[in-house]
Amino acid sequence: MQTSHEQFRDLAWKSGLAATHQRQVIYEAVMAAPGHYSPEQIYAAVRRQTPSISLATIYNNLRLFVEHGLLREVSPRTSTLLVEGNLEPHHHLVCTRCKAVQDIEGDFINYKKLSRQAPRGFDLTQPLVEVFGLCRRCSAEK
Amino acid sequence: MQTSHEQFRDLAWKSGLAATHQRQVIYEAVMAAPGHYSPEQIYAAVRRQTPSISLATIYNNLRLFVEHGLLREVSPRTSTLLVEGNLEPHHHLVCTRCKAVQDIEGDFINYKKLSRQAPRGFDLTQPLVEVFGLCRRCSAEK
DNA sequence: TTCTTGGATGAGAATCATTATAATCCAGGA
DNA sequence: TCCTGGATTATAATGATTCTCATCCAAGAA
Repeated sequence: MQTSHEQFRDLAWKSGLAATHQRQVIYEAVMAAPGHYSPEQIYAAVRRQTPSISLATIYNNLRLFVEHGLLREVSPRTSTLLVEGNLEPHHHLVCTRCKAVQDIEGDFINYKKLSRQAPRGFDLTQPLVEVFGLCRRCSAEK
Repeated sequence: MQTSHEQFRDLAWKSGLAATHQRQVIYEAVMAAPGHYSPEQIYAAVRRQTPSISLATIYNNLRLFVEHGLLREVSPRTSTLLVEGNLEPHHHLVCTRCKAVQDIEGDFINYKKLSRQAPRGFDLTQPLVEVFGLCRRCSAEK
């Protein structure tokens, strides 16, 4: 059985990333337990083992890990607030790379299955969804 | 037929909001054409008619309009980046009010219908979705 | 093993979006 | 028309994230 150090070195090598000590501990902090973590949370956890680490290093490497598919961004966020006047129920297609948002029509959600899976008390009246993918330009550039 | 001014005064009255000149022009700027608009874009458009308006007023009123259902927020955004190590395809349930994110299992997407609706060139390999609603706590507080 | 070098890191400044503050201002009821 | 509480303005403050640049180190070469 591989140690977690070896696992990371392996992944880093496959992604063409240098296996630095900082990257190791950041990666292990995220993988230690399932969950959604913010840069500040990871910073706090990692500093216990590596007090000299910089917050900028956390940000740099999280971005790198997400780009290389070692981690997933929980909720691809546009840089600014966006509002729309179209109140008709409709969905959005979001490019995970450039964050562009376009409307998408159509009924592709099985509401019965969805509400069966939702936790008790979660209000799904008018469930709107965002579908993630790569827009034409970004998928061409890749 | 109602003028757009009358339409807004009507909506404002129904929502219990004072119908100020600023609110009028902000609302009309968003409704002028279908699309997704940022506060800065709206600010730029509105300043042409009302040069003295403040950016803070744009932000205040967009938030107010969204809260009262006159406008919709395109993409409810968490305040900070969140990453996860779980790379298995799974979806997220997001509270539009407090922005809390939880995992949701299950296969409630009709991928065939979805890809039929997506524009040409949009890469939907591994389509992940976020479903919006109100978490138990927020739907109780409402 | 040591050497070399380009990429990685650390500290803090800078930037960007958004919110808070406090002094006017005005919509709408009396 | 007059009052009053909420709305607006200008600007400062905040919080998240990125940038800058001097220093450091991982990893291939010798």
